[in-house]
Amino acid sequence: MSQAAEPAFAYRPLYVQVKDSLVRRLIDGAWLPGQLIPSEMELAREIGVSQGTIRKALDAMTAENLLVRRQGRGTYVAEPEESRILFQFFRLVGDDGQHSFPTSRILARSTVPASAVERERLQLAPASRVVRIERVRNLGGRPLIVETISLPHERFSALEAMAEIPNNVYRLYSQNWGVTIGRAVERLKAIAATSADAAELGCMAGAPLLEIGRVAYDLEGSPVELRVSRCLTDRIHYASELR
Amino acid sequence: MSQAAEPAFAYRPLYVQVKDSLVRRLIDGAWLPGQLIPSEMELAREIGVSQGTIRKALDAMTAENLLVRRQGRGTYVAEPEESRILFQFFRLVGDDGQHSFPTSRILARSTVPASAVERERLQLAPASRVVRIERVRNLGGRPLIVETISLPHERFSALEAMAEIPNNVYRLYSQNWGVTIGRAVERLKAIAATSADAAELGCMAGAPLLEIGRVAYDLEGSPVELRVSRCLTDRIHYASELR
DNA sequence: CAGTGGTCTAGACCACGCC
DNA sequence: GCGTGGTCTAGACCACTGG
Repeated sequence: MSQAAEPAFAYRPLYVQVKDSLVRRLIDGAWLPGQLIPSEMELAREIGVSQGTIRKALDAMTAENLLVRRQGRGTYVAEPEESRILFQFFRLVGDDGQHSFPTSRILARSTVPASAVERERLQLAPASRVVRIERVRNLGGRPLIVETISLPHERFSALEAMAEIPNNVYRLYSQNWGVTIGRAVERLKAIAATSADAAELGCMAGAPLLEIGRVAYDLEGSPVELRVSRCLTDRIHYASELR
Repeated sequence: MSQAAEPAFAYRPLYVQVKDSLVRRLIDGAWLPGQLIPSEMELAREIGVSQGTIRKALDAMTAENLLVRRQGRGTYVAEPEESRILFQFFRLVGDDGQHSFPTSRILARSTVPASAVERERLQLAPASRVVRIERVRNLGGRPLIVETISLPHERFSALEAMAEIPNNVYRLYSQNWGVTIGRAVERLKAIAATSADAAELGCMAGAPLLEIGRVAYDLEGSPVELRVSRCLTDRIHYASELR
């Protein structure tokens, strides 16, 4: 690992360089989800830096939920597992504090030219196509969410031939295409239910719904998925913590 | 600083003990917002631990936005300053990406018995009273938010006699009562505008509004303020990042 | 018991801000 | 040039896990 003097504008701490090289192993699939990675001492020897520098890189990756460290056992690559996704990417919580994973029923699946919004938020070229999945999600036995997921057709064309779309799509992305979602950005608005929304959710047309527009990014920072969820928030809410 | 062996259930790393003792200085007002605190070496000598341990404590506090570190200059106590609050506690952003601080117009101020919701979320005793402030907030020149702030009367009774309520109330809490907001939790729902909301915001009654219920906590973890904001989200949205 | 990550220390050097 | 925080190293010991 180069430690030579470099121009100030290109200066990156050694531990950041180490971290990037380790993230690269995740991107390239050299380290797979659930796998035990080498110990700090082994990595230090292999890369040629001190154990402390390796530690700082691993700590940073752990803070980004890419790794899981277990004292006495070792460091593991994080998995897109149900309970972790629930905690990390699903912010809808019952007003009574109940926090549970929704079930899904697929309404439709289609491959269509990307809309202007899809092109903009997924950074797609003008003539691109997307795979769209529409589903209704139940929480506590009641349909509370109607959701449209848009994926670049180019990257996910195999979706068209797939018999069944599982509930946990992030695990699907990971298992079928080696795509790990590292980060997502959400935009929340209050909107009025359309009559289609109302029919699925069993509410009045025009009822206020919470609309969550999410763009999910892979480890390289490229947008992977656009998801628009419309939620009935009579008995649930979106929880956000500010620090 | 005790380093003696203690029962496993009470084990706290040294740097956490150091951090807690430094946070105590903030709570007690020994270190005031904006102040330059002693250097790492000085603190290390004073407390009797190594510089590395001090660093880990200071880094943790910096990560919680309690301190600001500036290379070459020193470490400062964070201030409830406009631009920082904007970034940390205000998540409403224009759909065009514009991010600006709202102005406020006070509608009413009253001291009343706490409602059930106020008692629950502010952890108040049954017969407690609260000071309520109602205001309308403008963003980009248009009234977009109606807001009710509830504060425990016991702690903030001086508010009743105050001639003017400033726009940045967190700075007010800091300057007048030495209360620093360290953390806040928000619950978002979509609701229908009441006719009172509609009159203030210039929308139709029944229009969908984003309701943000926030509880803000001080450095000791006690709830300080309950704030309910109802927002028109035609041209703005609430931004949330998931990592 | 051996091996892992977690904490703590001590000292060196680097990048930055200010005089 | 000096003092600050930021990085890097090396080594010691502690706490946890599993055989």
